Amino acid sequence: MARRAKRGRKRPYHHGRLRQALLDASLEIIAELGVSGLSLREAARRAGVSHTAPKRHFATATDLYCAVAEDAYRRLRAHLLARLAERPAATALEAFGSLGVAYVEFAVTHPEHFRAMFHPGVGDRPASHPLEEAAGAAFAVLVEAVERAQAAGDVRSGPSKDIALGAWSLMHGLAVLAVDRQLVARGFTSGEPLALARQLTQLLYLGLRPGPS
Amino acid sequence: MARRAKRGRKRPYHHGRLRQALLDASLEIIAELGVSGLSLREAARRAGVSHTAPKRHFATATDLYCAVAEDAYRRLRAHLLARLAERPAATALEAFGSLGVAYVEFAVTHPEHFRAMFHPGVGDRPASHPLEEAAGAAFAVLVEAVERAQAAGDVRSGPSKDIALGAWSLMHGLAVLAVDRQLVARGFTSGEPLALARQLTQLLYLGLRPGPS
DNA sequence: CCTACCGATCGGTAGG
DNA sequence: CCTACCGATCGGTAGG
Repeated sequence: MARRAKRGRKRPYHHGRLRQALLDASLEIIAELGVSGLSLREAARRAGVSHTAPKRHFATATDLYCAVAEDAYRRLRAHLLARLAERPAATALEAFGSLGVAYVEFAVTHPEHFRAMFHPGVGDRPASHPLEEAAGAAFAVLVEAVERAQAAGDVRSGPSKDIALGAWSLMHGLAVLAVDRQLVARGFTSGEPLALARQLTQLLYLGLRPGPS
Repeated sequence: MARRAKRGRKRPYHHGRLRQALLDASLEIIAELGVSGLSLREAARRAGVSHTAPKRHFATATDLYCAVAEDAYRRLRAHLLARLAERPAATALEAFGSLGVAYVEFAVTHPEHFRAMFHPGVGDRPASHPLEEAAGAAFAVLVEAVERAQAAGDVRSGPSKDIALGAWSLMHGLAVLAVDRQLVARGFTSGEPLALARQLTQLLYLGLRPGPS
């Protein structure tokens, strides 16, 4: 305010643009240093603003990475829906299976988003928190796919949420192990998580199919 | 050295005892603050020594939590073997399934150990690292159980490591989701991870059983 | 949204 | 294994 003459200079992050710039910077940080390297100051630094500037958008560092995680859940949901829409002619069972592969695909192609979503402490917000709502919306995509597969007679009956949890656990486990490099450490040098995901889809098909057992 | 008169006072962590005291302190820290709260100084503080004392045992904070993780892998392996030995009369298939439940059981009863093992960056050591050897030994327990189940005709043939990975992914996914409170966040308030683990064992049994498909 | 400040914590070194 | 130090980083506040 003191020197209004400076008013004409370029201000890269006017208005609401800083928020997005901070989210972008956060992903960059997570990719380079991991979630533990994320701080308000570092994000501000990369966004080219002073370290107090983020305060108006994110009161604490936790708020920042919750926002990153929330955005990640929205992207995950969009990715899953896009994969479903890609092959609309597929059977309900194939659609269900493709969701699992798409989940792993998202994790390995966007490890920063994936790490943000499942960093310890992030999944501990009240249910009303936007982050939890975004997470719930993503999970709902899976539950609905299970119900369609059940309606088509491809998957055994029973609580759709419980069955969805089985599929989620399987693909989440694989995704986590892949992103944390546990797969290569255990000698899965073929290391193609997507191929493994497709393989595990068969386990789901057999394990969840209807009929006597 | 200056005041030898002090030599008679109690020195709680002589010789090799400091190392164990630091490991104990680390678990305490992880339980309270998470892995991100782990530092050489905080561990030293809780062990009652100066902040330079840990240096002789652990050069860096990474070395410290790698040691915690290595110890955790040994405990996990011992836990799995103990559960196997508990019911030696069980079929090879039941033994295999009980491993999955035991894995989740370990995770939820020792979340600090579990978090240490799978903290991002921990699973990134060279194969020669003791941590990786301990991790490999734990995974081997599962692979061997798969092979026994295959030999008994309870599980379909094929690379035992790939099949073990399926079981691992499934139970690891459930364990991670439980420990990170994702289960309760998704409305699994029944929230009994062990019951869910037993349920998912059925998915494994069906998905991995031999025969035409 | 910025420039000073502050107190706290961390890893690291010197020297004993 | 300890007591001083150090430089760096972080979150936070004052004041504009």
